[in-house]
Amino acid sequence: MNEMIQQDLTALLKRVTGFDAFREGQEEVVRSVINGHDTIAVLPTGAGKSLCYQLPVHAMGGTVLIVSPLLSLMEDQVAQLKMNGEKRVAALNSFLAPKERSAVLANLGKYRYLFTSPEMLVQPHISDRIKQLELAYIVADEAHCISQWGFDFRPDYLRMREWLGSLGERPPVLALTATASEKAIQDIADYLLMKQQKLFIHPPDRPNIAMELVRQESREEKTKWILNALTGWKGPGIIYVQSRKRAEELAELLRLRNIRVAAFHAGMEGEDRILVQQQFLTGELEWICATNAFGMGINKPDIRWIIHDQLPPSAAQYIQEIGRAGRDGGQSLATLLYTETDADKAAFIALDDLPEPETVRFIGKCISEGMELKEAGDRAGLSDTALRVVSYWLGRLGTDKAAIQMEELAAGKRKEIFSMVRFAEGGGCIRSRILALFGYAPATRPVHCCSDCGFVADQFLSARTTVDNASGLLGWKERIDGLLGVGE
DNA sequence: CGCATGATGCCTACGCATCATGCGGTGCAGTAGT
Repeated sequence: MNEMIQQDLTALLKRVTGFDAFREGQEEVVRSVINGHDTIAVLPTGAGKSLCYQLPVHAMGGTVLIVSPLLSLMEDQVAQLKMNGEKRVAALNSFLAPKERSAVLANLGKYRYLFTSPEMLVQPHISDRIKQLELAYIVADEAHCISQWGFDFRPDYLRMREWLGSLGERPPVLALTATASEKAIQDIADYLLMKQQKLFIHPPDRPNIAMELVRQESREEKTKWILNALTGWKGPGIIYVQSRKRAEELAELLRLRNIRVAAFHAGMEGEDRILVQQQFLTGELEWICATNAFGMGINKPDIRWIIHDQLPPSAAQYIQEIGRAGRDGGQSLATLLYTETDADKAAFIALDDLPEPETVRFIGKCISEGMELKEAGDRAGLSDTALRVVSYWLGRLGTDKAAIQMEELAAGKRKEIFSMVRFAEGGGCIRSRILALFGYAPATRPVHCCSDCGFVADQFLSARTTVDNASGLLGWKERIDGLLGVGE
C-alpha cells in the first residue's frame, strides 16, 4: 500500500470520528498500521489508544480482530462503538449464549470489529473460522498481558505465537499497551511474531504524579497511616493491597470513618465488581481498596492518589498501577508504604503457584507413561492453572527444557522483586530510581517530584472538610483507635 | 516462607510463653445444576 499522506489521514479522522486533529502519538501509529507494518505502540493510559486500532480499518476495509484480556473490556468497547453508531461489531466470548455464538460465528465476515480472548482464539474450531476472514490487521489490546500473564497464568497468550505462525502470509499486527518495560516489549514482539516492527514508545514518566515512599515497621503502622491520610485528604483514589482479606478489612475501617469506599477483588461476584467500578467512575465512591484485579480499562480521568499498601512485585506493575492517576493532567500523588517483610510476601504470592522443576519432570514422566494429564496433575497436587501452564511448556519444549524454563521464570520473578527491594530501601530521587529500572531518566524535575526531592501535598490534594466528619463520627474514631490499640 | 490468629500449657487465676494452624493475585472457558 502506498504511504498515506497527512491530509488523507486527517480527512479520515474527521469523517469517522468528527475530530479535527489527532492527539499526540496517534497519527503515526495509525499510519504505520495502514502502511502494513507490525506496530508496537506504548501510549500512556488515556492517550486515546482505542482510536489507534479503530481508525485504520476504515481506510483498509475488511475485518479487524482485536484480542482483549478481559470480557468486561470487550463489552465496554463493543458498547462504546455501538453508541457511536457502529453496527458491524461483535465480541466472540463466553458471555454469549450458544445461539448467539452460532449467529456470530455464522456471520464473522460481516463484522468490521471482532473482539475475542486469546483462549477463544486459539481453539482450533474458532481459529479455523477466523483464518478464513479478510483480516485488515490484528490488534493485541493491553499487550503487556502477554508478558505479565502468558508465562505462568494464561498460556494461551503465548499460543498466539503459533496461531499467528499458522496464518502464513498474515496481516499486520498492532500491539497497544501503556507498559514500556524492555521485557514487555521484547515479549510482545516475540510472541506476536513481529517482523521489522515499528516502535512508538512514549516514555513512562508522568511528571504530574508526585511519588512518595514511606518506610514503616508493621502492618498496624500502615493502617494508621492510611486512616490518617484519608481522613485528612480527599481522593478520588485507589489503595492497592496484597490480599482480598486486607482489601475488605481496610475498606471496612475507612467506611467507619465515613469515607465512601468499597473493596474490589476477584473473589467478589461479577455484579458487585461492575457496581463498584461504576460507582467509582461516577464519583459515588471516592476510594477503592483493591487487589491487582482492579484497574485495567478503568477510564477515570481525575484519580488523584494511588496508595500501595505493600511493595509491588515488579517495576512494570508499579508503574502500570500508579499510571492510573492523573490522566486529566492534574497534579496527583503515588504513595508506596513499605516494610521490610513485604518482599517475602510478594515472593510467596508470585512463586507459590509456579510449578517446581521436579513437578514438571514428574508430570512429563507420567504423560510419557500414558497417564491422563488431569490425573498426573492431581497426583502432583497442581492447581488447574498450574497444570495448564505445565502442559503448555511441556508441549512446546519437552520435559527437560520445560523444567529449566520454570526455574528461569522463578529466578526472573525473584530478581524483579529484589530490584524493587533495592528501590524501596535505597536513597535518592524516587522518580529517577523507578524510571531507571526501565532504562529511562526523567526529562525534567517537576515542582512536586517525590518525597526525596520534595513536594507539597497541600498545594494539590484537597483537605477533607470538617463538615464531612461532623456527624457523630468522633465516637467511631475513638472506638476504632481503641480496637487498633492506637490513640491514647 | 513469615506473619497473624487461635489453642494449649502452665497449674489454679491470670497472664504469659509456646505450639499449631491458616493464610496469601491476576481470567478465560465450559459445564453442571439452580
